[in-house]
Parts: sequence; structure tokens; C-alpha cells
Amino acid sequence: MSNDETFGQLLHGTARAWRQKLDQRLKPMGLSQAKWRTLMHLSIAPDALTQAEIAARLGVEEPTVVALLHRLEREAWVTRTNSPHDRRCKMVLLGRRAQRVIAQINATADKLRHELLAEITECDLKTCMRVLARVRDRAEESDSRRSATRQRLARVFAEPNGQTKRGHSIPRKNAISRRSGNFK
Amino acid sequence: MSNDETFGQLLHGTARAWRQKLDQRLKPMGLSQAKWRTLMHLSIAPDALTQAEIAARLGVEEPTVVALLHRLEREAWVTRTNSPHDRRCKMVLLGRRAQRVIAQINATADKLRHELLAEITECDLKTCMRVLARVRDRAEESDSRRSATRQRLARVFAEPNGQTKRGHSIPRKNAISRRSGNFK
DNA sequence: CAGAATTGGTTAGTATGCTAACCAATTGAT
DNA sequence: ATCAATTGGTTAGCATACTAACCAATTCTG
Repeated sequence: MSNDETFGQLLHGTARAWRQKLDQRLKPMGLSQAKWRTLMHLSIAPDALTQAEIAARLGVEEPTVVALLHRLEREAWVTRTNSPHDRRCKMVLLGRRAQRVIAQINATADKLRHELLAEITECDLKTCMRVLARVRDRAEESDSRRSATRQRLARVFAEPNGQTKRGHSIPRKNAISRRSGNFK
Repeated sequence: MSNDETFGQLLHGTARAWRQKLDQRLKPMGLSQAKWRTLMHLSIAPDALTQAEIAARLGVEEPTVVALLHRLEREAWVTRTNSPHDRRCKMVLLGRRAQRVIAQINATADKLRHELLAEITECDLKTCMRVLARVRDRAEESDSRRSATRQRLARVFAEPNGQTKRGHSIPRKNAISRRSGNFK
């Protein structure tokens, strides 16, 4: 009973504290969690991404990405160019500025993760993540028919590679569609 | 490695999915999570609350509460009156509208909780909550000296009662003051 | 092939959160 | 008693998220 009650509070409080802490660490670099996540996804993608693909990976709606990219572009973290293959699309690329510091900001996020998860046993962590995943799936069921696909995609592509393997241009990719890479 | 990596995503994704689902359920009643939480805290408090107390219970900053209360007041969920004891304070009270439907909206939130946490064993849930609490505490350490007190308070007073026991009396309230009982 | 449906992106408007800066009232220290 | 510090509340400005409504380009269907 009161056990259940607290779960929502706890969940949101923890997520909020995590985000705040990360934002605080990234702030000296002029970043925030949302910006960092965007840059990270761009850095691990083999090709430039379209805005829709970014939205899918971040798990947010398109208009959110529009504003986010405006900020990132204004601060020279990314550049956007029209796709030669599909005139509806804009390909988003990491700017030089981002390429230079991408490893550093990823390291910052990694460090925070390790700090926050220290002291927690592998087993407990696994259990916690299993519960969270289950809750999330339940919450995403039935509702948000609209975004269910997006959210599933986000998870599929969120494969944490952590590496700064800048792939190369040649944005020949509309292949992201529905076949997939690796789930685990 | 990838274990750690995913945790942040998972945490935020789950919190987001939960909030979205609750907002969706509360929408027909003209509410959202933030509004519902505010009303809930007001409904379980034995006395009217000041805005600072609401902020503490919600775990957010004061300016956030200002905007939130403006919306709630505009929609006649709450009323605000100047405190006769302290001219700086404004006492926030549930409006009639809220009093009439408070049980219903709490029931909605309760129902969602039970739905989302069904299938999860008591044991796993406990483990998950223990991990979340630990992570939150770690994230709140050292930084945010400013809000550490607020956040601790929020938890202390977030006594999950879930019930709509519009308290009268139950005089254990001036515990909040910790600084010379602001409730004389 | 023409029209319909879908997809990528945008704008507008709103909600919810933050920090910084400020005023007014109260409390505390001297 | 007075002046400094604290506290309650506000405003301004920003970041991040959403939905609804829309345009333009592409793809699908009959």
C-alpha cells in the first residue's frame, strides 16, 4: 500500500536528481543532459541522422527535437544540411566543436554513472533495471499508440556504444527503417 | 559498462512513461501529475499550507510552485489567502471543486500505480526502491547544498497516505518549522 | 498516372521545471 | 532597538517536453 504509493515519488525524484546532477556537471562545458544525449547519439551513429531519427533515439517528439537542434546549432555543436536524396529531410552532423570535446563529455557522463551506481551490487542493479523496464513497458502499453513505435525504436537504437567513432558522411541512409541491428 | 550506460536511459524513460500515463488518465479531469500531486498534498495536510511548504513537499523550487498555483487558482482548484500570522505568507486551501473530486483523482492515481506495479514481486519491488533511494541520495549529496534541505524535507513529509482523509486537527504539523515554529 | 496516405519538418501555444535577481516581512544578534 | 541575515513570494528569462495544426515532399493504391 504505502509501498506502492512511494514508488512514483521515488522514481521521479531519482530521475530528477540524476538529471540535475548531470546537468550540473555538464554545465561548465555549456551542455545539458538533453544536449549531451543528442550529441552522443550523433557520435555513435555511422552516418548523419535526420531529425526524425534523432527523435526516435532520444525518445522524444519531433517538435522537441526542432527546438533542441536550434539551440545546438546556434551554439555550433551541430550543422544541418538538406539531404540530397529526400528533400524533406535535413541531415544533422556534429560540428567541429562537438567533435573535439565529445570524448570528454561522454567521460563526464560515464563518471557520474559509475559514481551513482557504486556500492550497488550487480544483482540488485539487475533487479532494479528489470523492474524499471517492466514498469516502463506497462506504462507504454495500449496508450500512446502514436509513439509506441518511436519508443521501441529508441530502445533498440540506444545501444550504448559510448565510443566516439565518428563515421563518415555520404548520407545514403534511409535504411534505418524497420529491420534492425542488435537487441540483446 | 553497457549495464551502467543503460541505467540512466531506463530511469528517465520509465519516469517519463509513468508521468505520461498518469497525465493521460488525469486529463479528462482537467489535471496533470504536477497539479494532482499538489492537490494531494493539500488534501492530506491537516492545515492549509504555505507555498514554501508545498514546494518542500513536491520537491521543486518556489518559482515552480508560483506558476503551478497560478494555474490551479485560475482553474478554481485552490484559493490563496494572506496569512494573519505572517504577512509574508500565503495560505493555500483546496477549493470546493477540488474537495468534491479529490477522492476520485486519488483513486485514479492509485489505480495506475497498482496496474503498473502488478506482476512485480514484493521482493523485487523492495530491491528496486532501495536501489533508487540509494541512487537518489548519491545524486543529491555534496551538490545542491541549497536544496538539500528541501529535498530531505520533501521526503520526510511525503508520507504516502494516498488516502483522502481530509484531516482536521491532527496537530502534528508545526514540526515543519524547525526554525522557531512558524506556527505559533 | 492521379489522388490518397504517409512522412519529415515547422510553428504556435502550453506545461513544467530551473536559476538569478529582487522586494517585503520577520527573526536574530549585538 | 536596530541592523544584518533569513525567509516567503514574485518576476524574468530560459530549457525541455507535449499536442495540434500545418506545409511540402514522397510513397502507396487503385
